Amino acid sequence: MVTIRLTNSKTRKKEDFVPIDPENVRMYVCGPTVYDRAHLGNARPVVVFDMLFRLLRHVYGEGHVTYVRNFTDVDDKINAEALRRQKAGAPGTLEELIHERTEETIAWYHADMDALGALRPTVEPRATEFIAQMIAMTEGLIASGHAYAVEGHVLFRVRSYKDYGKLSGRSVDDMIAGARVEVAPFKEDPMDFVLWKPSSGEEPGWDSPWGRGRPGWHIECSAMAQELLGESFDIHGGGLDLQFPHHENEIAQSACAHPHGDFAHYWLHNEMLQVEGKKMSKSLGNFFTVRDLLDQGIPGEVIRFVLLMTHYRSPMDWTAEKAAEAQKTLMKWRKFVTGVKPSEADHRVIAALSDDLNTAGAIAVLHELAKSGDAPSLAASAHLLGLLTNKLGDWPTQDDFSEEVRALIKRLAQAWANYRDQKDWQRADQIRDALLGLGVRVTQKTAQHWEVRYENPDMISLAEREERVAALARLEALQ
RNA sequence: GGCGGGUUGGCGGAGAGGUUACGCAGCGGAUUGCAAAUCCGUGUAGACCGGUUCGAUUCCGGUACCCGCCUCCA
Repeated sequence: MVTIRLTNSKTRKKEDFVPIDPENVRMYVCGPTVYDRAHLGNARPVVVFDMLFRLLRHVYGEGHVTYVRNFTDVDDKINAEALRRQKAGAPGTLEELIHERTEETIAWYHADMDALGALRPTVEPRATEFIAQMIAMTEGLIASGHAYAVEGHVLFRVRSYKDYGKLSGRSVDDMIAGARVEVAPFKEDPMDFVLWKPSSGEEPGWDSPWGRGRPGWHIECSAMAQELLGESFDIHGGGLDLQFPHHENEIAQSACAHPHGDFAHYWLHNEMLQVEGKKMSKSLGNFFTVRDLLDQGIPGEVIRFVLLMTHYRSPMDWTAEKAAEAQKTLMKWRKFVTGVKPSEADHRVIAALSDDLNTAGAIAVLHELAKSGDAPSLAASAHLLGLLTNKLGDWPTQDDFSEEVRALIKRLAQAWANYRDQKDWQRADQIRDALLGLGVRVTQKTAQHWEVRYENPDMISLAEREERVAALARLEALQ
């Protein structure tokens, strides 16, 4: 069996991956807070850990991997949006509007991540479905002296856990020195963090021993991981920005609540994404969602490919140039594997992926397979990366055109062939270029036989396409 | 201020203590009415300084620059 090696943030070393139970390899990844569309930065961990999920399934068998990714559906931004809608006159109670908002955001998330070729995790728990477990865990922490209730809040006593800061490499004293936050007066220690907090009338809340309130963010993941994967499991993943404080707090809570478990054995963190060299932010104006890109006509597979071009532990930059390069490569490969029956994934691809998810290295092997003409292995290897699959079929094809437009294209292609036969290069080229603008390439195979190919050279949007079809019709009228 | 990551050829981007990464672009050629597509060939590197070594882009130390986290943004 292939040995997977992973860089464990806990030890800062690349280690052989040894599962607790090869029959059931268990992984938890922090999912989104469902208050709005996922942006491109959200997509990176999704694709990275989808890649790991696929590799684990390949090595241990499809039925032997449990992948949990949560939805955080308790959040101030969700409440704010629901409240805004209510004030704008939307019908229903605030709770119903909150539910509506999370439902719609989860549906968007699924649609967008499906478009990137990410497999759905085995379980996608919602925080609101595990409130009872969070309360129970919080009660346990109070009972064991690791937490305390004050003024409707429950706080975790950071000083009660000696290994606090180990994952992120910080000491509690350093953290206090650098703290820039105002400290709530009821905290015993500035570093203590919230396990439970009170809810006001218009906020969602659940009854608890400490009054009506809602859970803190960190306890959500601890409770759900424990409930669904057990006190000890194999892998915990997430973005590097979550390493502190979120993951640090998760470890502290879980270790104290379940002293016999050891929580996650391997911690994996993906580096952050940038856009054209800058951090993506609304103020810089370089902020966009996955849906924005899809709407621009960039196939989800292209986005996936770009995300896989860079190793997950390196910062990566999204640029239009990269997207164009990825698109070109995928178009070439797709043409090459059309109608080919996939064979086996190349061992070098598996070796690269097993070496701490070296997706860039795996892609290099894909290039070599394409160059050497091994289409069946290219197809199978690409499938392992979640590429060149039938599911990722959001590429333009002739089916995207209506019956009339297809007929129009056919007539123009015939006209092009005729002009060529007459050696009327000017008129032939005019038609050829107009068709090309629509992603349709006419090629001369022999003097008598010509063929039409549908491609997407510029990743044109639907609106643009309409305009170009109209231009074609005008061109035909001129013939 | 504290902690962490990065710096490879025009661009993207890996591995490896000594042998061609790979891709894109470029250049030359084949093909073509011209292009496109395709095919063949090809140049260009390792931020800086020092150390270890027969030999370092690869290991160690330092410097510079960039980035992230420390604020419930993945």
